[in-house]
Amino acid sequence: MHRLRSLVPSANYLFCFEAAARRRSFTAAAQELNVSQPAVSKTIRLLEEATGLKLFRRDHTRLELTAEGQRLYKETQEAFDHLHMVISSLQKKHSNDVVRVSFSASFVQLWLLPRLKDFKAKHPDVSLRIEESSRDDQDLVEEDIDLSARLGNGKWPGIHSWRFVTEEVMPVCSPDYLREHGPIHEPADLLRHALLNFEERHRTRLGWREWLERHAVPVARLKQDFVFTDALGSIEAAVLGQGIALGWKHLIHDHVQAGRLVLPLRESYRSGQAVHIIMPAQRPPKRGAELFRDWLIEQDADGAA
Amino acid sequence: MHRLRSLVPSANYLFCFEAAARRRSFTAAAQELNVSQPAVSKTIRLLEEATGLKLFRRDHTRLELTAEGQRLYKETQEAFDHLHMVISSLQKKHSNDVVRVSFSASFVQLWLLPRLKDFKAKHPDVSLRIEESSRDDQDLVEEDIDLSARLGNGKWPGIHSWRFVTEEVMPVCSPDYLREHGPIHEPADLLRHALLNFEERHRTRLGWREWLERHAVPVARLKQDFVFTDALGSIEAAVLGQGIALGWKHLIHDHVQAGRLVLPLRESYRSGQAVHIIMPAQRPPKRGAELFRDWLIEQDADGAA
DNA sequence: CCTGTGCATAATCTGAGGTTATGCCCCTCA
DNA sequence: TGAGGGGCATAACCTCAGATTATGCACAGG
Repeated sequence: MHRLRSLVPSANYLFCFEAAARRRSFTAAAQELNVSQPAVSKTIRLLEEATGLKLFRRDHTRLELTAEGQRLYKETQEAFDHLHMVISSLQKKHSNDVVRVSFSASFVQLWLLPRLKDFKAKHPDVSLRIEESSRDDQDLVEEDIDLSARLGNGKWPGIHSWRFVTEEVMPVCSPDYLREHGPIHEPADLLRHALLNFEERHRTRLGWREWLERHAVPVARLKQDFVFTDALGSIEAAVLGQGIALGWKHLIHDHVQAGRLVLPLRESYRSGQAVHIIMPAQRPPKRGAELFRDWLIEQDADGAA
Repeated sequence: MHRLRSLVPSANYLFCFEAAARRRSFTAAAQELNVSQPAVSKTIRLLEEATGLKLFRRDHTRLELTAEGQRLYKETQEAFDHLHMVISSLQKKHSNDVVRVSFSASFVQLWLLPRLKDFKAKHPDVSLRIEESSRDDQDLVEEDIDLSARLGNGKWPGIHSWRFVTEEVMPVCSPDYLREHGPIHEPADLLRHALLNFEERHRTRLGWREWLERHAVPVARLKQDFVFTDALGSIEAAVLGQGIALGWKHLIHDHVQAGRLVLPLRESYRSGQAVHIIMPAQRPPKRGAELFRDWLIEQDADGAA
């Protein structure tokens, strides 16, 4: 127990004292503190008894600080101002620390950017540094990443994870393409179309061959009209009417909603995996990162589909 | 309300935090604060929630301060240390300002207390420590007494003195006693009455024998019905109708005014001495002592009689 | 004189902060 | 490996420090 407590049994007495001293009125202090005047009267009396110091001179129409009261008021105010400054600056530092987040380019462009305005509105103090990455095996601590997304079962050592969206993949194309080259009745029909694919250097994603085989379409030789280096490329090419791409449910959501892309078939493929929000377990999360994580989860990407 | 309160709803949270941070253990802090461990756990959690800062890292066998926690601990400790120092120094100064006065019990009870309210009203900032003493030969410096009263000629080495009231002594009794046992016509009649006397161990005061001899009443054998240990006792017995006491003019003044005591004879005895206010000459007087001395003189005890 | 203001006091109330019981996770030791 | 101990977290419940309401007193001002 700090020795101050032996002199001031409740530090809250000092809150009350500071208000009364500043306002030079127990009644005004009571209003400010949202308590009754007798509560202030009693608290000040308790403080005076505890310290043995007479802090106020009470005249019936005037309240004045004694010399001791003035000294204590000045010092209390300075101590409180200082503590307020310290906590505020710690908070500011904490919340204004740049939150480093890392996602695939497709996620950033197709999902996050269209929604980021909402996050900024809700948390104007949080700064995000958004990095695009083409890898899933990042060491979050080593690369100083506060938050990322990863496809999988959510069980990774040294990682905290939160399920974000189920992996569901389906063919997509532009309405114009479908009008010109359709209709498409079954998955096997896709073999007669320009299929847009992508291959990433550091990451394997479900491609046309696997998708077709999972829909009982035997693939002897697959003609690859275009091969892009990421999902973003193939999806944007689809939007431009250059063929049919494989689209991840959450990534194509906005294009479909806007009518820029349509689903030529009902069929889709669910891998049983999900995209998870991940954060490093080895250190306390930045406040901003927590806020961003919570906001991501709130978006309910599964429910939105 | 100070803005700190918006960040820390109860300043007592900081008492708890400081102890936990210093001890690096909620359990040890709880013991120190005389509360239970869950109380500390909850309080720290409340503080963390209120500030939005994670102050401790909890491992199951270790408790560590975060960087924020360390900063806040350091600043809180300094603020508390400073406030403790301020209050302590104010207290020390205050105790230096306490005026220590020493009077006989009869003077305190019969003269000072009925009038003290007036002094407090005029000098609310002056604190008196009133001691009752049965000696006239106190060493003011050694006994740390700022002001006292002494019967004599006012000439004592190392002492500043101010004449307070002439010594004048007269018989007093209650109105009932006089009605029942009176009338008394001359001093010699007193020998037929119950005379109340007192003897103090360390101080000689004029008694019945001397009073009677100074009024030409030969005293062969003096019957002492009651002997008290101070003037207060004999005067209060007179008020209760148990006999006739010798009363000092200033001490009986209020009883006579109130009709609780009467003067059965016109005769009184003036010793030529006076009660003096005395203060030590060896050190400068406290302001409060001067104010009290001035107030005592203002009462004009001689004029009031 | 009357009315309004503001601090003090007493009786009573209540919710912030405490308790008790328990759980979980670690570590140590036999 | 299992038992026991230590320490923080949580939930249900408790209680008294600090709050309220009602009233009194002393002033100031009209």
